[in-house]
Amino acid sequence: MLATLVDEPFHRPGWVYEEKYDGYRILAYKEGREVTLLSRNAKDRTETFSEIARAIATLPERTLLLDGEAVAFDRKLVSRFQLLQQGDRPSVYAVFDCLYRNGRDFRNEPLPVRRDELEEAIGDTHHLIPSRRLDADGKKAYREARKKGWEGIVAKDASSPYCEGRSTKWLKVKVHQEEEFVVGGYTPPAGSRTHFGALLLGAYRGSELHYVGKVGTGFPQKTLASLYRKFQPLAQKDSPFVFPPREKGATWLAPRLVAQISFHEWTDDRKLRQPVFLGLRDDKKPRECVLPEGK
DNA sequence: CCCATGAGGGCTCTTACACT
DNA sequence: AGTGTAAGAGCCCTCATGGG
Repeated sequence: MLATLVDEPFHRPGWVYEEKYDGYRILAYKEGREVTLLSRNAKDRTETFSEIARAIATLPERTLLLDGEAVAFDRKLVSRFQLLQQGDRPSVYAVFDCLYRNGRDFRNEPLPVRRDELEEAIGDTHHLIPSRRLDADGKKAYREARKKGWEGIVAKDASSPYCEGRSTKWLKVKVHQEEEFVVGGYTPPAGSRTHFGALLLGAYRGSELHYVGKVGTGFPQKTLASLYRKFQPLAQKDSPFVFPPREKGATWLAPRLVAQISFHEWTDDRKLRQPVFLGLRDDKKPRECVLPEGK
């Protein structure tokens, strides 16, 4: 059962909200002592997540079919895909559904029944946790996810059975998006800030570079310095943007550098909301940074 | 080592003010 | 009257720092 992506957080009576984890979607089958972990495209991941497989093998259930996400947490208990790939942290199975247990099929039961089954089944071990339930108000749940830095939330119609494939009974809302943008200039630093204040970002529509907002956070001290060095040979007199923003003291740059930016959403007037600088990318050409459809 | 705090920065909304 | 500009408050995010 796969969730459908929606843009906006919402609240609906009769729905519940859970943390959305950044990891591998995994179905776990248990028959006696035999455990098999399968990915979404049905690849066998039992070896990849052997700690999880062993934890499930020790459960007393004769048969079990669980659905969840294999994850690795950072020190702040935020699940991160990169940590899972590095493999130097313990993997944890965040379980959010139970389809079979001891020979009984629960797929047509509503979510609360399946939830009870899974909580009884997985008990209390390091490698198996029930997925985190959030505030009963969907919008508060979303705010919590955003504050904690989680990937997003999954909203579920509690009355729905477990349906194979993409469903609108499960909806996911992501906390942030990531995109690459062209650096077209920078603003002067204020106070104790060194080198520059914010980067002026743009994206192409056809041959026109359109301004999409500024990013002024996400720079450690040495990144400020190294970016500033890269900027100097690109400085030019005229704005590269078709509609330059009014910025006092801005330095314009030839549109050669591409920055990877995390942001929450597009604003109504086509700017980035809460943009954060993640790094420069040299594997993407400025011309490949195009405005999304409708923006 | 973890956590709270302050500084710098972004966008939004509101308010005050200037200009046409 | 209507439009546009500027400044400040509010909320959120990141990084650096200092104390426990």
